[in-house]
Amino acid sequence: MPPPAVRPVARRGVAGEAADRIRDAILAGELAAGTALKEVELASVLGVSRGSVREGLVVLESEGLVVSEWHRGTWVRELTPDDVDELYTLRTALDVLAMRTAAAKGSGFGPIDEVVRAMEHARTDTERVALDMEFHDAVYAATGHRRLQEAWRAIRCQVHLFLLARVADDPTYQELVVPEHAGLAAVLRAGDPGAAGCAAEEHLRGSSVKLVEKR
Amino acid sequence: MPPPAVRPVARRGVAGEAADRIRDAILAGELAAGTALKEVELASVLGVSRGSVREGLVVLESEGLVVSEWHRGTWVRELTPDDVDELYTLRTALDVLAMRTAAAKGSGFGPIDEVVRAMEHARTDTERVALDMEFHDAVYAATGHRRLQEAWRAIRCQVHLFLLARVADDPTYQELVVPEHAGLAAVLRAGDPGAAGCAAEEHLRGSSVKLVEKR
DNA sequence: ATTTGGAGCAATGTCAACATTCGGACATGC
DNA sequence: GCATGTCCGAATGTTGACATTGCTCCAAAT
Repeated sequence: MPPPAVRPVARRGVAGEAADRIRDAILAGELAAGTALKEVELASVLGVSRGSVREGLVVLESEGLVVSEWHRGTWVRELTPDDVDELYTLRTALDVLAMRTAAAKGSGFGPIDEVVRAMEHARTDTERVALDMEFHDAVYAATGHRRLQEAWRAIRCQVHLFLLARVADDPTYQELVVPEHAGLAAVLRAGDPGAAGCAAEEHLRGSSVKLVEKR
Repeated sequence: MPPPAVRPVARRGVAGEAADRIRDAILAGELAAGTALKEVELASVLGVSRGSVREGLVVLESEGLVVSEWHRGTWVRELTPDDVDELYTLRTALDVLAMRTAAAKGSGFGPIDEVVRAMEHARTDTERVALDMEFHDAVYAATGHRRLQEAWRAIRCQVHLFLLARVADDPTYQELVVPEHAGLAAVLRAGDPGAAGCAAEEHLRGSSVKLVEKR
């Protein structure tokens, strides 16, 4: 059966909103890696109390976008080469499971195709990277596997950040985004879990070779 | 080089302590699934403020031990059969990566063997399950892969809870814990990542067949 | 010269009071 | 009888003030 026509409203508090604003600022490059995030300052800028900022920072920490130490503070995370290795190995394991599960399920591919179509019309690398992320979001959503989506959420923003930094003005990426992801979507529709898993591995091995090792 | 002789002290606040107490109570069965966790009540019992309890509950939610809805409250999570499926599929993906990575690394196996030795002397199922968890903790620790450990942390307590419920007084488990884990430790030392990954899959397939499907 | 101890400041950790939201009970209208 | 509207108690969401901790600078001792 199709999902219900009206979805439950998103009931969120000030803390979630604060997390969104800070996350956007980081992904937009306005808060560079290593920047200290002082609670009083953020509270003042965002116009909310320090308690809400604290709560929002906890969320961002769970997404790996910031790191914090007891009684010392919170900073925008800096990604070392080791971090990138960790991200790609873990992400591969998750993506393989996601592609296999989605292919086995065999439905809910509509949003995935929509993202691919939007990709074809993207003009900037920033847009392309954002849609790249949304493509994989859609794959994870198609699995219906909540804990898998949660595990992806925990590294998603870090992957996003890394892609933004590495992909900047790389013509190879611009050429390959659409065909690569269109290929993944096609394998999904074919409905062969094994093939879908292999496609995920190759997709990531490709990005790894072309992006990581060129640094 | 070996890890430094003196480790940095664990500097934690009241919130972390509160999370520990509540987690222990849930894993000890004192707080049944579905129980409402009222902030004022917990704050009173624990002797801390509501703010700290709130912060602790966020941690427990990130571990999947409790669920909370906006302006409604927080409850001890109830695990449905679908939840168990999710836990086992995701855990398999993580364990395979962990065993492969640890085998490839080829060091840091000391703590793993220690857990196996402790397992041989365990008297109750509760102890055995706790050591089962610690065994896998040790494997994840041996990988040195922080994000993989973090992903495991996010489902660890749920797996613990499930095992406690299903394993209770099951003679099969009691017989198999030690040989199964000793086998995993041996494969690790062999140093073949591929074999280690397969061993992880079989280890979990075994538990799945023997524990999940008997319900 | 190096190190040790303390004072001051800045930032985070904790708390208790106020504001908001929710769910249910009851009354009202059709 | 069913749906809608309103009130109330209870719980969570939010806030600002107070307590605690860590860093830095500087002086004094070895």
